[in-house]
Amino acid sequence: MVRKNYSEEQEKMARFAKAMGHPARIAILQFLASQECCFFGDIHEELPIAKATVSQHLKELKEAGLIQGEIEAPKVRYCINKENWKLAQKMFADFLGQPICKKESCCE
Amino acid sequence: MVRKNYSEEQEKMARFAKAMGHPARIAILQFLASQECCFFGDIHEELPIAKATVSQHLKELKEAGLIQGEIEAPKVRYCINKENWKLAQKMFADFLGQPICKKESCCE
DNA sequence: TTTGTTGTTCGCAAAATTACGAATAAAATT
DNA sequence: AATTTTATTCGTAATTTTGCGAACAACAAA
Repeated sequence: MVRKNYSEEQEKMARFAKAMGHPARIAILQFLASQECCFFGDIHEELPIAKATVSQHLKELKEAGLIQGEIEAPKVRYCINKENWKLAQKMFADFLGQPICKKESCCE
Repeated sequence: MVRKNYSEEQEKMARFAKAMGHPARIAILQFLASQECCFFGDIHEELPIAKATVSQHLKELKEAGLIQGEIEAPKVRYCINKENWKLAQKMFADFLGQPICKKESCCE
């Protein structure tokens, strides 16, 4: 068994994907992408979960780099992190768009 | 707090993303996408983890619909599930490609 | 300064994930 | 029939995730 580590690329893909791996976080991203202004409360209103849980999901998305938040006391404004969003867009497009084996002998 | 459920679309996105949310599974998908033939042993060789763990990851990818396996005794051939792969491609492209708020007042 | 609003953090519990070696299953080979 | 090859399943442990209410922090408003 070849003890090969995962590449940075693979780790990064997985990081993005994991952050998107919960319906609440997909909903948050979708909402943020569609909103001009995006306070915590607005996001909480959209979701069927407690605010503590919303806060947790936001933290994960922030740590994955997909969103950013800034305090606008006493509120907090959340937004898509556009730079990383674009990066994710490219990475997923490249990953899922790579040519798949077309041989008849394989997997029909 | 509006007790709104997540949409089928959101659940499906999250399901795909979650399946891709581990570097081992990213590596598996990458390997499968690049190979004509893809037996369990070949995949195991590529990864720094025990076969039981590989088997588990393959099971998750299969259950998420991203891959398929068929027995070719005593081996098992694994392949990308092309139909769902395409679906994922479209869903991620649509999701990450959706227009993001461009207002100056928002998130600069 | 007291009160109210807004979110985060804490503490906890339940469930899911990740990982491994051992045991097992299934079929080909000897 | 016994053995070998190949991969899954079992049993277990450690860690992470998900979720909640309560407590807390930070600042605005009265």
